[in-house]
Amino acid sequence: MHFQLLKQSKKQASSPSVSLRAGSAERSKARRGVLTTSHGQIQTPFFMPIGTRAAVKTLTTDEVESLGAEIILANTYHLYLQPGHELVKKAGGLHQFMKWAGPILTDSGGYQVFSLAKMRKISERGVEFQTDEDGGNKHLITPEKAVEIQLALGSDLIMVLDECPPYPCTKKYAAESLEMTTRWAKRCRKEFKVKSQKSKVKSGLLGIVQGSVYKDLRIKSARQLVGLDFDGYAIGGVAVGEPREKMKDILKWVEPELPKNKPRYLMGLGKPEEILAAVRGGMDMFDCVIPTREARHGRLYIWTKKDLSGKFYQNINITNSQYKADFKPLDKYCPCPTCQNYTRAYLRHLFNTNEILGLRLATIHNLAFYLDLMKKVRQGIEKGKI
RNA sequence: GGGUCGGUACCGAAGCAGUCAAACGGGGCUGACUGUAAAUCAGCUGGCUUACGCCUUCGGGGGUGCAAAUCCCUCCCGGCCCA
Repeated sequence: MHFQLLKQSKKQASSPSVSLRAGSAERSKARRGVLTTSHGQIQTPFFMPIGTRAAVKTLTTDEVESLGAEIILANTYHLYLQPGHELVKKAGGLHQFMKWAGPILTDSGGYQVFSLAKMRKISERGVEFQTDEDGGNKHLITPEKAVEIQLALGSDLIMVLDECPPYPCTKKYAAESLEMTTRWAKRCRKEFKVKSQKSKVKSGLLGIVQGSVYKDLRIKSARQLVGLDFDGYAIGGVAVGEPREKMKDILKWVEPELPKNKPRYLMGLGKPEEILAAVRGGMDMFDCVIPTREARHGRLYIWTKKDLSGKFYQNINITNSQYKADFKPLDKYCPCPTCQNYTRAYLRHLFNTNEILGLRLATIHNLAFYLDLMKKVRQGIEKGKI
C-alpha cells in the first residue's frame, strides 16, 4: 500500500465559496492524493460504499463500480460469523468471492461489538461476545484474531481492533479505553508484520485514534499511534451521539498530530456537509451507511445546484404525498440511471407498494450522489476552491 | 315467507351499560437513521384546540335509565340455513 499527495494548487488558503459557516472561514487543510493498493489506485479524498456482508445492499459490484466507487468497505465481524473467513479464503479471497476487483477496506469489528452484540465482555485479551446470528455461540476476537481474519479475507486496508467508547463516557473510562486500544494496536501491528509476509495482497494497516471528546486524550492517542508507525490513521469514536461541535473539535485536535504523508480516515462519516468539513479539516477517507440505508428508507439526496457552495443539496422523503403525481426526474442534475429513466412519482409508487426495485433505484441514486459529491470535492481541491 | 347471525372510525376487527373518541391489524400521513442486526424504528391517524377541554360518532328512528357502541322496540341493509 502506498499513499502519495498530489501537488496542491497555489491558491490554497481559505475558500469563501465553500465556507460552511459564515465567519469561520478557516484555512483549508484539504488534500488531493492517490492511494495505491494491490487492487488498484484510489483518488483521495474518497467515499467507501459499505458492503458489510460482502454485498453493497441491493446492488451488484458492476453497478457499484459504474457509479464511480473505487473502493468498498466490508466487515470483519460479519464475515467472520458468516460465512466464516476460512470459507472466504477458500473461495479465493473476498475480492473473488464477491466479484469486486478494486480495493477493499475491512473494518475490524470493534464497532460492531460496541453497537450490536447481545452480550459482550471487553478485556485486555480482546472482546468476548455472543450473538443470536449463530445461535448464541461464544466468540473471542483478540487483536491478533482480527488481523488474521482480515488477512484471510484478503483485505487491502486492514483496521486494528479498537474499543469504540460510547458517548457520553467519563474521562476515566475514555482514558483507560484509549490505552487499551493502543496496546491492542501494538499487538495488531506485531501480528500483521508476521502474518502479512505470506499473503499475496500487500495490505496496509491503519491505527484508530480514540479518546472520546477529551482533548488531551485525543492528542495522546494520536501520538501513541503515530509512534507505532501505521500505514494510515483513522479517527474513531465520532458520530456516536456527541454534539456536532465536538466532532469538529476532535478533528482540529487530532489532525495536526497525524503525519502528512499517510492517509487519514474519519470513520463512519457522514452527512454531505460533515464530509465536506472533514475534507477541509484534512481527512482523506470516509465511509457511512447513510446513503445506502437511507435510500432503503426512502430518504434521497438531491442536488439543488451544481457546485458545492451554500446549501447545495436537499434530503427528501420520496414517500411523501407531495410526490404522488410528480413526474419530474428525481434529481435534475444527476446523471445516474435512476434519474435518467424514472420519475419521482414512480419511485414513490415503488416504495408505497413495497417493490424491491424501489430500494435498488434509490440506492443507486444516493450512492451516485455521494460519489459525485466526492468527485466535486476532488475537483474543488484541485482548483483550490476547497 | 320462516329461522338465524351480523351491521363499530379509510378497510378488517375487538368492545357488549359508566374507567369509550372506542383495543388491535392493515392502510394513510410525518419523522428518524452517521466504522449497516433490522426493505428497520418512532409518532400521528373523528372535529376544533398548543394544552386543559369542548363538540359530533359505533346502520336509521324511537325508548329505558343518573349514564347506552353496549339493554328494549321498530325500520333499513347484508351473510347463511329452511321453505
